[in-house]
Amino acid sequence: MASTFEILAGRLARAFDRLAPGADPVLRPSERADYQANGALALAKTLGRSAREVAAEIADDVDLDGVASVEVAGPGFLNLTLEPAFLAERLAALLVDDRLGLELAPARTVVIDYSAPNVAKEMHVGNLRSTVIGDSLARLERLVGNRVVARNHVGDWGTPFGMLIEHLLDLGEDRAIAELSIGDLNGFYQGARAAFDADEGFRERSRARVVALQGGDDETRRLWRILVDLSVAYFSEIYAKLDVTLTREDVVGESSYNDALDGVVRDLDALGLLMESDGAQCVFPAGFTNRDGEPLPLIVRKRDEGFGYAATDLAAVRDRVERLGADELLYVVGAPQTQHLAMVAAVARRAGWLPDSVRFEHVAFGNVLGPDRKMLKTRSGESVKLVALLDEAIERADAALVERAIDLEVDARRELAAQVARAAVKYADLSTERQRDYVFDLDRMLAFEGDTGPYLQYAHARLRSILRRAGAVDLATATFALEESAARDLAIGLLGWPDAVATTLAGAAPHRLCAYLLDLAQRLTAFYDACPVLRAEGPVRLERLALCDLAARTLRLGLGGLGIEAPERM
RNA sequence: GCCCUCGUAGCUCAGGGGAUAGAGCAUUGGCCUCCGAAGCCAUGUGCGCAGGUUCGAAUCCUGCCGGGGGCACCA
Repeated sequence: MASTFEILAGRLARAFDRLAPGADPVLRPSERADYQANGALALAKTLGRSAREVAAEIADDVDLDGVASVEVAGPGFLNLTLEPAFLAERLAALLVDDRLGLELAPARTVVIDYSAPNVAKEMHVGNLRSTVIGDSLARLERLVGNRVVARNHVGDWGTPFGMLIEHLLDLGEDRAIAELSIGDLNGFYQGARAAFDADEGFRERSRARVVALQGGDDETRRLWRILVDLSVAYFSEIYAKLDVTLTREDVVGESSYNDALDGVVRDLDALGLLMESDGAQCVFPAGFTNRDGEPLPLIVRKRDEGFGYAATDLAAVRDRVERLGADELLYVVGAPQTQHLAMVAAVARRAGWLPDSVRFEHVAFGNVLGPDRKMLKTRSGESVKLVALLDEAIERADAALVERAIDLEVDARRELAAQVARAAVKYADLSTERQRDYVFDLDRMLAFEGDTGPYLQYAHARLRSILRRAGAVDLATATFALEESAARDLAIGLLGWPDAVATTLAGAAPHRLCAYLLDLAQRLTAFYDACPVLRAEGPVRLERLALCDLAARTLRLGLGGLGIEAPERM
């Protein structure tokens, strides 16, 4: 089913085409009507005619019978108002559509690189955004029918592992395992770091251990595997706590590409792209310069013959395109990596590993700030543990539920508190334009009013409550007269769902979906403020119940796309 | 020094070249014998500055100012 927007755009495009082939109708949602088309103004200029005249001609010519009425307004806008019969028909179709008008796209393979915590390091707020944004995009891509391959590119390789393995040995395997198993990754890492900083002998052993690790020494690899496995198990606990869809199968860490790194260097060399510079093997993609204005290298092999992370990233691109058959590569990675990823993409394109037909997008995001507007840290200056943050959110949500005297058993209340806390934290992260920094403020995000996750959950739960009270009703027989403006406004909002998803995915911008859902919730509360549902009778009652049902399902599906649960009651 | 990014109401933020720039919070004032008031309605001297492109600029371009980030072997 084409969306309402698409239907209008299609009809208008044909009329514009007849006047000037290829002219854009510039269709937009409107404050003054349901939609407005602004294309006549631009067209008038190129045709050398008055805009109102052009608009009038299009209004006259366009075939919108049974869809919308059109009128010329202002200097040459076309205001479109959907016909009641059309609205009624669309809503009736949505009633029997689980996807609420969302079309299944021809399936594309979308590889989404997100979360990517470091082995033997605590997950902190810095990992939060990548995880939450990436998971939302993954859910939305699945929702529109794409094949999603999630890649959790964990940091499981590199020089720190010499130090970490030596520390594991110093502690004794059993004790190290015990420490890591209870999730004290920070303690373990800091212990290793302290030994490394204080003890020259330890440093020597660490360096030797890195060599052994890279050389494939069996015992060293076994010890390394312990660190990786325990960390991944811990990450899984956090993902469960966050209700994130990442699984162990999605963990494809840096080390996974080790065997492909030689090939990356060899093939770049064979393509004539590789240059030696200061002893390092580099590619110099066009358009990148350093602070002296000289060409900037992407270092694939370091002077010490170790591989740089550029080599790993290039190997990953090849794997994702060639083996996984990716049509899109999304990297949900912080903004500081912008230049690096741009260089990786440029080199991959040059090398022919990344065809123009494959979309490569850096889904960059800003920092999480503390109340002082600086990077969020604990009082002692350390990064904040994600788990501590979540636990506090859960406690506060639970306290709020207790205060509201929710009639629930303790276990059910605790589970609800967790759902509300997740909604609060995720929504706060997703609802601002992702490139911006945002201030982490539990009080604001947990407020059950205004622009928050819990408020949207509440809007849904309230609808469910009404529908429960209504009992068994055959909604499919509902008809939509939409006599009250509040009901009509809600209907228009419901029809915007497919477009909200489309614009969200086009920009990898979950905040657009957040804005849509908040707008819908506001239409909703205005609606049942003006239109009593259960006290109405006959067809009007049925119509209103059907609108409630559609709104509830849209909220549930939309929140689901954000990775937020929609409890039945709260 | 170069590059990227952000700068919108008291605060937190939307704004896909179009009409009178919008929400939420906060403020003030109205609404509950009525489906969940976690709500509704009302309430405002705001686009960092200066140019430019355009019929039309918060949006595109240039230059400044301010915050953040990046600019060769840590990943």
